[in-house]
Amino acid sequence: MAWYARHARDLPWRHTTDPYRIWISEIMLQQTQVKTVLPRYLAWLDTFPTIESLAAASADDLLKAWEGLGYYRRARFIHQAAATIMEGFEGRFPRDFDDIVSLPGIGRSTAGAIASFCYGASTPVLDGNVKRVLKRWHGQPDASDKALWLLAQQAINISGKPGIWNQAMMELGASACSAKSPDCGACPVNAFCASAFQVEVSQERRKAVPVLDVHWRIDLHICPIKGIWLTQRPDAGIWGGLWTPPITELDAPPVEAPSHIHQLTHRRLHLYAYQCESEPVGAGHWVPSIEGYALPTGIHRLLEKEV
DNA sequence: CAAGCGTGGCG
DNA sequence: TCGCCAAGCTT
Repeated sequence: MAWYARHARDLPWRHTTDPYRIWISEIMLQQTQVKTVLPRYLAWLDTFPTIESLAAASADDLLKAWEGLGYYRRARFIHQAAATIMEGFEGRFPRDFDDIVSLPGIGRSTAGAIASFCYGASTPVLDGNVKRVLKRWHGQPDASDKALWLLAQQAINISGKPGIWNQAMMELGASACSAKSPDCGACPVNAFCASAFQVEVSQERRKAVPVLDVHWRIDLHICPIKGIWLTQRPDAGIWGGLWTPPITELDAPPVEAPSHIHQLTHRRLHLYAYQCESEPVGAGHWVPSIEGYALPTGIHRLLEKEV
């Protein structure tokens, strides 16, 4: 914790204990790098300064503010949680861990962060950083999540300052105890660490995600008068809730080359743009401009090429 | 418990 | 160019 006091990065969400602001930062930071979140965080708070403003907005408004951040279900969970807070908690973010963790999109680790940062509760955080630090520190590269939660809880219990401890562990994992190039010489706990200065500090070897190729036809109905025809993706699945031109999954890759290839964690999307002359059919509507609609990055890139 | 879910950066 | 990785959660 003394090391953290000297080495903590100056991040906007470290200047507040307002649970709303901590909540938004924690959701944005799920599986997302600090660098990516930084330019988006204050902009979000500018657009939605309060929980009440979230509840008053539409899910589409939130998705637009989330555009480009990925894992779009997070934005819809925030919207649902805001409604729950307004209806079930009189508009005030809950203090009790069990209430916090019951909110959509908030799991045990995120709830632990909020409860400890905002209320000083003795609740551990167990994100990717903390897991890596604990595994190396205790020399247990194959420790189960259950074991790691126990270690994290024990440390919190004796830390005396749960919020600071959690922040310090995350900061350690993000700096000296980074995944790729740990710097044991710069680590404040190397004297106690089972892995310190080992020839090869344990590297987490996570299971490679198989990337499947999929082929999507993208029907571009573009009219100088009416604009472009957009449809909303179903809530479940890739780009859930976002707006796109009509998409049809192709059984086999067409002969021609894709207009654009967009890479996701588990899929490689081959996008084939078709300029359509016919009237669009099915659900959707003409919009004069895509401005104001939340479109996935892959569609933005495709449109930049094709329009 | 494993699968599904985005995007950008980096080596 | 490509694989890996980053403040996880829900089902």
